[in-house]
Amino acid sequence: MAPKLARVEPVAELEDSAPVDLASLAGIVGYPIRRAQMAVFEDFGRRFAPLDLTPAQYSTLVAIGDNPGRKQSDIGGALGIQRPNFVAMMDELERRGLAERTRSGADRRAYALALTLAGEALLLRARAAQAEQEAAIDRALGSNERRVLIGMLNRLAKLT
Amino acid sequence: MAPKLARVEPVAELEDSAPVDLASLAGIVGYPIRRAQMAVFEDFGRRFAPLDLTPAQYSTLVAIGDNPGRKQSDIGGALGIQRPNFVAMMDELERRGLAERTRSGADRRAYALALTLAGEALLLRARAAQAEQEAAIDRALGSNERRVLIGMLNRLAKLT
DNA sequence: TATTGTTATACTCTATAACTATA
DNA sequence: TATAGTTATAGAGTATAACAATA
Repeated sequence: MAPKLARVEPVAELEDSAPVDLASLAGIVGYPIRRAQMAVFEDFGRRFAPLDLTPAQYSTLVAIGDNPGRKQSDIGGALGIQRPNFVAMMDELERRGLAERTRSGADRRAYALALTLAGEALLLRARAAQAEQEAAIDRALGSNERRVLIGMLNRLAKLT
Repeated sequence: MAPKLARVEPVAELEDSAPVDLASLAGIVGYPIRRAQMAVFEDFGRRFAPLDLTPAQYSTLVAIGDNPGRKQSDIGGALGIQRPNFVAMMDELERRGLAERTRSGADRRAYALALTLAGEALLLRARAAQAEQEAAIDRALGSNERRVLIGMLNRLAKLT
């Protein structure tokens, strides 16, 4: 397919309401994946506002909840968060009484991470809010399509 | 499905190499869409390094090239870029001689945007680099699956 | 009074270098 | 010498308020 060539001369008169043509962006993966990610995160923000949790905080709570006792660098590394940035993340979760660091017996440099009871309780409510977002996506795409999408995205995440 | 409950007691001894279990994140849309978007943008960064174009700059050049003569607020608005931030974007593209602002005759507040000849030339090379990324995604997902993915992402972007 | 482009600014995310304490 | 956590910091990206010129 030949690339669409732009006209060199600006069009002098265009109706104000004429929509901007983004068709050549909508046809590649990179553009809609960015817009879709932003839309999903904005929807997340609205649903999680009562819980005061960002997507990164939610994923951290889930990772600790499913992997209690693991050290900071394991959890942060699995989530793709740089170690220095994950320190502030844990500081905040600990300040809010949702997670705690305890010195590892085996390696006294490391912290073993775990959720507090309050963290477990909040995570239960958060998982319910997350399930509602998935249900909304089900309604937008269809349940089977949502699962297909997740499979594609997980494969795409390994593009590197 | 009952939510997976985390064990309260940290596990004392774990092999160093045991992978962190992120299964409950991989099963929802919000997490893999973020990881996939980052992977696609990292791949973009490598492919576009010789052209010195970010994804936002590329999408701006495409939008101007396909819609010459439109004003800043139309192009920036269609791309979801805040007006103050789009000023710096245009400053840089103009500084590099890729695009230009000319005062609109109809409305002397507005600038009509257009690519320069150098901008057209760079955009041709950029579209070729973009086509290579799509081909790489084709190889990772399959050509038909890539089109299905794009359709789902465009629908998801309207979730708001 | 509203709109276009602009400036200034702030806040979040992310990335890197260098330190400390342990191993 | 290497690793876990930390501090400080810098750079993107994104958001809002307020201004001048024009409608």
